Amino acid sequence: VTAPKVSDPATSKAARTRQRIVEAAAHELARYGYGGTSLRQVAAAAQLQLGSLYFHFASKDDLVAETLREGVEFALTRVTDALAGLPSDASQAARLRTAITAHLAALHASHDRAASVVRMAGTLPPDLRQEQAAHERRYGQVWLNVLSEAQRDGAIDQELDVRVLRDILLGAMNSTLNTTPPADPDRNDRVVDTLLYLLLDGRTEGHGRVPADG
Amino acid sequence: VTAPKVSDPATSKAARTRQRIVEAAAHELARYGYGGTSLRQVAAAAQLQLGSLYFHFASKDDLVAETLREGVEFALTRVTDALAGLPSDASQAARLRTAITAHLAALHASHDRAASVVRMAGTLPPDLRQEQAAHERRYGQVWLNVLSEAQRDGAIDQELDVRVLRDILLGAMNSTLNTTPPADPDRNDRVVDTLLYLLLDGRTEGHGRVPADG
Amino acid sequence: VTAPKVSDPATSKAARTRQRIVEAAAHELARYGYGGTSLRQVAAAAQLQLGSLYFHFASKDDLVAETLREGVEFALTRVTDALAGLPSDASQAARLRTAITAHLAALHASHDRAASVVRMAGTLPPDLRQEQAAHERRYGQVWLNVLSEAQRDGAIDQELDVRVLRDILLGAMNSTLNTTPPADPDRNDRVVDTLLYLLLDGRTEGHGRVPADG
Amino acid sequence: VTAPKVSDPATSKAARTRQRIVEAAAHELARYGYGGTSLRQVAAAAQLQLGSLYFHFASKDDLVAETLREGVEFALTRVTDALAGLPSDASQAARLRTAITAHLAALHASHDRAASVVRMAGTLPPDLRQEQAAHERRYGQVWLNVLSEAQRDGAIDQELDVRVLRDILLGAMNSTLNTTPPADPDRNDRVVDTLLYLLLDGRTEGHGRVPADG
DNA sequence: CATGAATGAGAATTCATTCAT
DNA sequence: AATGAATGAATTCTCATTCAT
Repeated sequence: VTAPKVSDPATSKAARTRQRIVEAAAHELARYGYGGTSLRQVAAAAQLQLGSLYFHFASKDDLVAETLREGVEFALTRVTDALAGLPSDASQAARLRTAITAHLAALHASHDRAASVVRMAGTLPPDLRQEQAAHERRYGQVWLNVLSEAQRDGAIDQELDVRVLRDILLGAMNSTLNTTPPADPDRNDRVVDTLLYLLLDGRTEGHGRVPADG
Repeated sequence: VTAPKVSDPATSKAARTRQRIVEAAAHELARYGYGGTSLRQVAAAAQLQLGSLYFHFASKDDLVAETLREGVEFALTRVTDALAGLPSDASQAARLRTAITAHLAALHASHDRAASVVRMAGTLPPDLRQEQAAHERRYGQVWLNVLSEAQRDGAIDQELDVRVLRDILLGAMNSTLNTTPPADPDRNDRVVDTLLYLLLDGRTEGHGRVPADG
Repeated sequence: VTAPKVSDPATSKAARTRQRIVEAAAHELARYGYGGTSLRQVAAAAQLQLGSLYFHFASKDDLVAETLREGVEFALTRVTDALAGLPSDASQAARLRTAITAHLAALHASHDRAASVVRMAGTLPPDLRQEQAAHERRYGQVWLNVLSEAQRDGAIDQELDVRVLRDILLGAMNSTLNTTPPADPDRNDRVVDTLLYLLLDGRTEGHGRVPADG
Repeated sequence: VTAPKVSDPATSKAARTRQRIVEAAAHELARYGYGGTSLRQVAAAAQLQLGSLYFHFASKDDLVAETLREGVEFALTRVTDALAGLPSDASQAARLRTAITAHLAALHASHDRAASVVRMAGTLPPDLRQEQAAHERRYGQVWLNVLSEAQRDGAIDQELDVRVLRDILLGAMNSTLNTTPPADPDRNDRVVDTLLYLLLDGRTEGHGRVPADG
């Protein structure tokens, strides 16, 4: 018996290979940056010959752009899905904790999807930097909404510039990629606690921690 | 035979050229990362021929290592000097504000010395990453001292993990390299205010702001 | 099971596709030479996927060889047919004019069949160069006959080396591919007139021009 | 004793290497066309490593452009020098013979300088084709002058379009690259005789042949 | 008949590095 | 101190070719 002929495009052979390539690219880009990542390494990590990459992506920049796109998409989906999963009467503290936790989880996911975005961001050539900036505006808007809502409801002090706060918060979270040792997964929990404590002025007991199950 | 020139080794021609090279390297490394920076670009920016670099540095990694070292040294000096310049009875809030301001100023200085450290950090090859980690430990220790002292004196909440706080703070500050538009120098002031507000729970009026002169 | 289609092998689907490929190859080869023509371009011009070429031709050189063959065949047919269409009592001047006109027409035909032969000739690899030489000998023989006959009948001066004359004439005609601007179709007529004038020493009024119809 | 330090730029090491590269390029380009010539072959023929070419030429197109330029320059110099070497009272027939002989000699010179121009012309990419066209206009102008003068003096029939004649003549001469076997150097002499016979209507005894010596 | 997916060799170009001068 | 000239390995990308489907 042979494999079924009719396959939906998302699971076609090409789509699966393409996905393997993007994952490999995310891995390399997160570690070595744009200039330090060679397509030969990417191809090897995707178990392909170098030339075969070009069947799936027209150029290095095309591949990097797609990796960026998927990385942002991944984090965006994780955060918005997590927020959507909250009960409608969840406190602002709970919403903040949820978003922060989701962002950190996306960043530290083993496949480097989101991490590559943060790590390579500084090393992109001009063309890609523009694309990257567009993605970040979109992602930043989501966080601006979260923080603005929290401020409106009084969870975050009225005096704070919410835009500056957003940038500081993202910067702080993203820096955990460099400071969290791989061997210490609990560290991210402490980061979450600390960030919430700072944001909420230590006012809330438990800082919006949500019961683990139900 | 020409008369031997007795000159301060720090201002000899070689030393000056060497300095020009490091500055050029910092500039390129901050923009393109380790892998994206070519020695030809560096040489051109230092107004030298490519081959001449090797009179001053044995290899690319040697040059990058020196650039890292000077970058950290620069920021370290700025922060410790700023703190040392405070009156001995300065408040912890004032000390925090001073350190944060000095760090941001070093980071955004026009010659990229410190910026290059942050920007290229993610793209270093293993050998250099170890060196870089050692520098960062040293720099991190200074900040740990500042924060611990502030916590001991009650300026920072006792509940907070001061190590985590240090990493978050540095991450937040360093991220301003990506978020502060070159055209908006005031932005950094707002960042300082926001960070202090968070750290001090908004408790202190003026957050330790020091009179501009005297 | 579908009913077997009985069809003229010359007009079968495969034959038509094959023809499209050769035409596309002639077009590309005439413009970019052997080394500069990629099979991907050829496939695209023939509205096929790259891999599909190999159903019709075993290799690039096979395709090029066939293109050469058809190109020479095309010009040969045009010239001999044109000569065969002349009345049996046509003058040698008329015969020369007819042959030259037919050669130029074949060369400047829009489908590049014959042009590709001339244009790519210089860029062929050794194997194909030999094949090409064989074709040219055959084509050159036809022209040698035409010129020899004209010389025998006194239209061309006895002193001339007819072999050298043939090569010169073909070289002059073929060079019109480079010198005739696409926007000036009349130019070829002037070339015909000039060549005849030279060949016939300007002796014949009208140089054998044949009335347009009958 | 070491080599003298002061050397005029035309004979510097770089200039000599550069010249070797251009000669190697002319050789390869004449045989394989633009697309068929690889820089590795060129480098090998110039006794250099591939990468070393880039010290002397910024790109393949730069090298090809220089090769074209030198090729045209070479032929131009040969023809104009030969004409300038004639006595001022030389006949138009002698002038024509001299120019034709010089052109053919340049074309068949062993170093392929001029031959490469003719051979690769058809295979150039658009950018270089424009440069090439400019060179050809310059070279064509010289020939137009020669032929116009001959026509003014009555050596060439008044009825002929001298522009068309020029193109035909150059085409005929250039085609000898393909038709003259390397083993038959006398063939070019017969080509000269034939061309002159055609141009001068066979009117002139000896066709302007110049006594071999004095 | 034709396509989709891959290969491996080779293209042009850039890189860090060397070394005689 | 600095340059000019070269090297060899690595880069991105294209090529002709293969073959299962």
